Amino acid sequence: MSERKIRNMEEFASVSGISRPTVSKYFNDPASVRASTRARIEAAIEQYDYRPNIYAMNQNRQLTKNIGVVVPYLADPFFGEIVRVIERRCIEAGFSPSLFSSHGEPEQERDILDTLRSLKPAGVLLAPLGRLSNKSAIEAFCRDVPTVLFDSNIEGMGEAFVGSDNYSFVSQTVEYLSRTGEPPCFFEMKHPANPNANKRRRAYLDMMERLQLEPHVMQVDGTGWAFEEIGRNGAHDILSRKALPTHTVLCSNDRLAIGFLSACFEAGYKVGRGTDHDLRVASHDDHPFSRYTCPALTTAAHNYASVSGHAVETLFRLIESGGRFQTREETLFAAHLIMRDSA
Amino acid sequence: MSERKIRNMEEFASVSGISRPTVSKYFNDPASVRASTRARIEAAIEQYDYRPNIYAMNQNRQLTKNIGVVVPYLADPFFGEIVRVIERRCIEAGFSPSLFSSHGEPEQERDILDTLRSLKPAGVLLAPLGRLSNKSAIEAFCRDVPTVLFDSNIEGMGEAFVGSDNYSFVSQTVEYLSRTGEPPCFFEMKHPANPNANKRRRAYLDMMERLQLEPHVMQVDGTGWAFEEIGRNGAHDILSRKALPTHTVLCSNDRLAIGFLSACFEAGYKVGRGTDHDLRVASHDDHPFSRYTCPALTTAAHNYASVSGHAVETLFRLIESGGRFQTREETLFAAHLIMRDSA
DNA sequence: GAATTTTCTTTACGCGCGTAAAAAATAAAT
DNA sequence: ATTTATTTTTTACGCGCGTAAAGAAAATTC
Repeated sequence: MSERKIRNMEEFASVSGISRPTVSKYFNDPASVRASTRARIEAAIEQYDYRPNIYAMNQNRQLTKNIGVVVPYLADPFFGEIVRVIERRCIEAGFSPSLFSSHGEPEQERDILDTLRSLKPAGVLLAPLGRLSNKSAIEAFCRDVPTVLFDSNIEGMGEAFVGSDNYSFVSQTVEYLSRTGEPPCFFEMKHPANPNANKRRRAYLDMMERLQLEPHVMQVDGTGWAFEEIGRNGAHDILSRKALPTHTVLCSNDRLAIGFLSACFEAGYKVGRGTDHDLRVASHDDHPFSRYTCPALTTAAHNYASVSGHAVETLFRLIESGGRFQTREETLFAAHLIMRDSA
Repeated sequence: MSERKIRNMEEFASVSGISRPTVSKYFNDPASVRASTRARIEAAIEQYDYRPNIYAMNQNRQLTKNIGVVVPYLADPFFGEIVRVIERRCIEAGFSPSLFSSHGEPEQERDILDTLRSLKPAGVLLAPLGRLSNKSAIEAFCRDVPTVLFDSNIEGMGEAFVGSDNYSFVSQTVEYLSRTGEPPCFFEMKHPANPNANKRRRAYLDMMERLQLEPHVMQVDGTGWAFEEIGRNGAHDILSRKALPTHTVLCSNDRLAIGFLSACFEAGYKVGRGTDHDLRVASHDDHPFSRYTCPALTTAAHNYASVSGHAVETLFRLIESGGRFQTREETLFAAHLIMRDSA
């Protein structure tokens, strides 16, 4: 396949028999050259395995083909899955995605935005930490770089937000639980990092009121992103104090529920919906691990594919529109109930 | 903090009162300029918020300050955790880590190596897919780029390997299980993607022979990285056929065990070490979720901190040594047993 | 086959920074 | 205060590619 080593575009142009400006044009958009020219260039690429120097390509260019993808916590498989879909679609569209995780730390998130700025990306898909995010840093960043928020909304920031409709999650789980048995109490962190948590609590209260049922919100201590641990500790505390107001528990998210179920098991509570069970537990997110809990978790699922797909498409439109939308777009996808054994 | 916008290093040099070559020297190594000069530059950075153009910095440089980090599957929180530690240490050492996930696909892995090559990284930390990896592509890559393998070893590739000692995992779990009850059978995938799996099976057979016990290896079908699903399906199959040769099961890794435990629960088998339990299950890895299984999983833990720490340090030494070691280094860290409730 | 449109070639400049060499300035040592 | 060692400045070139402009070549239209 190779003959001699090509050092730069000049050399490549000469061996491929095409002028350098045309070759340059090709690499910026293969469709911008005539089909016969494209074929000759691609044959030469195949033969000499040449790739333009990405640093030289980008240094004299205002807008690169890079796309930044930022998630709050990569050790959460939920984001692992989303990232996979996003990465693939970016590559298919001819962009180079760069992946970053804030690892739950606001300073990290800030540093990432700084790094991202110097990468001069064409656009950024940002899932912010939420409550702990440095709002002004994000706001300043969004002014400079075309940004689409996803997963967690921060009012007014970025040109668009794509996520799931928290009300849709909670209304379905509350409706289902109330219809099939005792209405649920709501289990959550006292100071949730993620703004979705607040929306879910409000949706719970709203739904209970609408159904003319008495709401019970249980808030457990704990900060950070070790939700399972927080859920487990909180559940142990509540169970040992026999402080559970109902025998049906709706957790704010699956990771809390995973901890909750673990505590139930350890404390000897049988979870499930038969008469021989002590309590029912349901949750939201359809976390990749939620079907392996014991019992398998009944939960409301994100429309993963739609959220990640639409986030990417929105960013592409944004880039094509020159980085600005007339009005900020907000797209929320509905959840769907996944019936398993826990409730 | 800001006054006027600095466009390039020339301007920055003039406003900071230092010549451009000295400023350039500073950015390549702050310690290489006199303390008083450094202070003046840093004051100016603070004041004008200037950052050199990374593309211009790197285009005319053989060796950048980039470090590539490649993991096989990012939706596995195990790698999420490792990545976090690695990223932080790279940044502390003044490098810019770029994160990539093969998402379980060999073509992805290959593409990542291509991308990485054009990033001209100072070094790469690569956790290969394993059996499915394109060996020749990795070999060619390692010839061009200083590379340290971690997690999965591929014989002879890269300048070093840092990982865990699979024998240490298995010897401890087998010893413990045999000492405290019925000796274990071994539960694994028939065609594991990861080479560690083969080492663990051999270690199991070896240990059983050494203890003069009869080994039983159960291999379940399934390909890909959905280990929990594979473990669950395999367990359901074995349990329904009552084909379990012993009442003590040692899973090759925690993700299989998570699926196994899920199946046990669903099939009504009580897992644990009391007399009122049906079987014991143990495993290897100390996956972040393994303490939230029901019951919590007894497992042999990686020395996460040592593996990721030593991998990074080895890469730094490799970079300082000019990208080559006289002989390929292999460092294996011992596991330690984590006693929980499942065995 | 001539006129028109599209595509390519030639020429040339600039991007922001690395880096080399020689001269100048500063600090440290005697 | 002088010598010596270290650091900085000045000057200058090059990296690999983007890109603009004008003319040449090729494809398309009539």
